[in-house]
Amino acid sequence: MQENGIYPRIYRIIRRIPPGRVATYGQIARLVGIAGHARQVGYALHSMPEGSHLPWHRVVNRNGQIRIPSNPLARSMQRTFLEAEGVAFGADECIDLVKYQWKA
DNA sequence: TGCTTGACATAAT
DNA sequence: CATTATGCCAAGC
Repeated sequence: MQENGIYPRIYRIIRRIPPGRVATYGQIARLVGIAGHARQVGYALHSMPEGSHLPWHRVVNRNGQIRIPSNPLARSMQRTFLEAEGVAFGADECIDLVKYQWKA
């Protein structure tokens, strides 16, 4: 079932992310089959449908940091969700990818 | 229809 | 080790 749109594909991969684990945009892009389009992954979440139960809060940048320029509210929410799942944050709000990065 | 921007990544300095 | 510069592709205007 190959969706012509890339967004649905990205959403599907993000749904595969287990709780208590985080994935980087680049990693997701690679799993989707669009290695190098890490930006589109973030773009997809920017255009994310509100009715979707998408664990977008498990998606962080390569630095294990939250990056949301247009949604400061979601930024706080993401940290809350991850902490609720057992993910520890550093002083700079950076997650220990060595321990929490999702391994497909 | 074409240019600009963008929830990133990687290499170079 | 931190910051800067460039590359990638799709969506928005």
